[in-house]
Amino acid sequence: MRNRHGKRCGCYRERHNRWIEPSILFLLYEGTHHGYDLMSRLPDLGFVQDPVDPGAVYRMLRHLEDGDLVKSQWDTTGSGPAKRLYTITEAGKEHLKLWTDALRQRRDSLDEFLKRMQQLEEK
Amino acid sequence: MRNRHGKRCGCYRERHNRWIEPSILFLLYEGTHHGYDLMSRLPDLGFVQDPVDPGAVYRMLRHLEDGDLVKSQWDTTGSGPAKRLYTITEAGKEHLKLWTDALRQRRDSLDEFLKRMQQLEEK
DNA sequence: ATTAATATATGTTAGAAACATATATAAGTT
DNA sequence: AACTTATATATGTTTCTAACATATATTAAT
Repeated sequence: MRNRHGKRCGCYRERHNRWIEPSILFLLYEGTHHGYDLMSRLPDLGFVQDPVDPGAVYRMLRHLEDGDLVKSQWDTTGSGPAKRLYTITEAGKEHLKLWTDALRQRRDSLDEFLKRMQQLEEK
Repeated sequence: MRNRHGKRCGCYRERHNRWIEPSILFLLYEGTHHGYDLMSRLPDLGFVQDPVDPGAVYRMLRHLEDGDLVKSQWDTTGSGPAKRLYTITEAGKEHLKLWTDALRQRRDSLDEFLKRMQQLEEK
């Protein structure tokens, strides 16, 4: 949707706030993955628009590694080009826990908002 | 939290995506308000950090008016400086409905994520 | 007279998402 | 052998949103 000045509104285009960070941490909590692999798994997590922007994934992985929340090592075995295998660290697991708490709050306030909206509609 | 390069992470600092738009539309759906009044009611909606940034509120009101989702008129009656009274339009109501659907989806995917997280923790 | 509360508004910076493109290896196809 | 597609990682640029800062005017309270 655009307003009358032609400016994009974006309004009801659904988008989670910083979804990619908890999503990647979650997938790495489940097991070791490399970036390209994460890209294919992210849409399955419900959080994301398809197709996934590779730039977002690789940059987030770098960011997480800078913060010692994940670590990586090159994997030259197997077929295809070399992959960088990522593993979550202890700090990363704690961080995911913080994220989870935040997302729980987020869900609760959404719930509250939706309830109030429904009450209003019923009048 | 900052990473080792001193860059702000922001990571688990909870924040809703574009919360202010549906929140304001919701409050105006309930009844007519002016900006300063909305500012005081927003924290109550759970969506927001306190205190509210006036800039965000007044700019969003302008934006909504540009898109004909709300309309305003000056109110010089009553005490204090003149207020601009905002009313939601029919288009605004429809728009709020779209937002509500989006927020419902948002809540559902959060629910799904939290469930999967819990399952993983129980192992 | 001075300060605080009410009310609206704009400027500027920083952060995040979206969009675009670059590069390299390997596997499959004709 | 040449060409195309899939795998894999990476960076550059633009747009959008949030955060932070400041300006201005009116009225109420001390």
